[in-house]
Amino acid sequence: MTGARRDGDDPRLEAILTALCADGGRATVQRRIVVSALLAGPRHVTAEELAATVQARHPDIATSTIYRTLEALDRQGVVQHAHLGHGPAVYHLNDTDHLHLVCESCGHVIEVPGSAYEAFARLLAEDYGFRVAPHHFAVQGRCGACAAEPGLPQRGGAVGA
Amino acid sequence: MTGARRDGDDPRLEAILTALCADGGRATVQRRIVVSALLAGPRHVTAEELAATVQARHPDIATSTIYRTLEALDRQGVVQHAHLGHGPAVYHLNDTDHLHLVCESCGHVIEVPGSAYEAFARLLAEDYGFRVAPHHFAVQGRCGACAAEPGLPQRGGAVGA
DNA sequence: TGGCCAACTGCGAGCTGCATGCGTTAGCGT
DNA sequence: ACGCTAACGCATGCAGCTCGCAGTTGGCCA
Repeated sequence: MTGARRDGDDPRLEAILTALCADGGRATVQRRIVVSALLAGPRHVTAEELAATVQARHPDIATSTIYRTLEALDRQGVVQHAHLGHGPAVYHLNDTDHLHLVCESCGHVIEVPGSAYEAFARLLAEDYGFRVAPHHFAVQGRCGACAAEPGLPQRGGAVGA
Repeated sequence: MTGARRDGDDPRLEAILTALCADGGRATVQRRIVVSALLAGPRHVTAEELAATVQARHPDIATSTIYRTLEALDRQGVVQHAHLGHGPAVYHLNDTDHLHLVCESCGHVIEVPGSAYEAFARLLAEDYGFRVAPHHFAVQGRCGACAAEPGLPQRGGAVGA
């Protein structure tokens, strides 16, 4: 897997480290490792998953360092985190404008391009003066597969349709 | 103010207790007190706030009872809970179809009628087969007052895209 | 090239928010 | 009134972070 690759392969790594340094921050070896794992891993990871990935090869990196690095990355706008339902927060790179559809039933996360909610965001801005923050915009519901199952019925004032 | 009122004032109380009993549940004095506090209190409360309200007058009611009562109410569809951002979950009566706009800056929660996102929900259903669950539908962003402040700028894509 | 200083790290304790097991209490149908 | 059992109170436990502290280290400036 990534074992044979050097960390410096991904050009995004240097860009991110530069962004971290831009505000008086420092590019430490630990941060380099954490960011590399973030770039190499799946699209959405929890802090715990990232910690497990990092610590598998670098057991000397503390979990709190992972959290603090993610916090720093979040502050710089490099990554975003969202609280999808009940579990821990998930982090992902802030490279595309999209929102998350989270299936309550199977936990699957569908990414939807930002254009999908453009009209909705505009409506909220015009009628309520509310500016939607796309990061953090997680919509709960049921994906197509789970909605088809006869499991649990839809509750509450289901949105027309 | 509520001190002089009897708990039985609100007709909704009996309806909710009946709903609780409908499924083999029981209408205990504790549940009566918890539901009364829920009806008398503000629109959105955390479990902790509700526990504080209840225990102010009934210190012998355990916190776990509050949680279990809220869970039972949630199961019956009487209340809904949503995770608005980082804090604890908030509970509210399931009486109107609405979604929550949560201001990241000041924490204010704006309620928006369900009709506002009907078109958006339909789009998600048609294009992605995703059925939005209105409860849990919390949109993060900045309210009009906070958006006007020169605080933090809106962030966008940062990584090399 | 060396020194300085603050940012950062690791460790670990602690905190919040909630879940759960257990023995006891008390609704509620009969 | 009786008995079944849901619900209660208490205590404890767990996940997911957060924070304080002492030691380390990166990056800047002379």
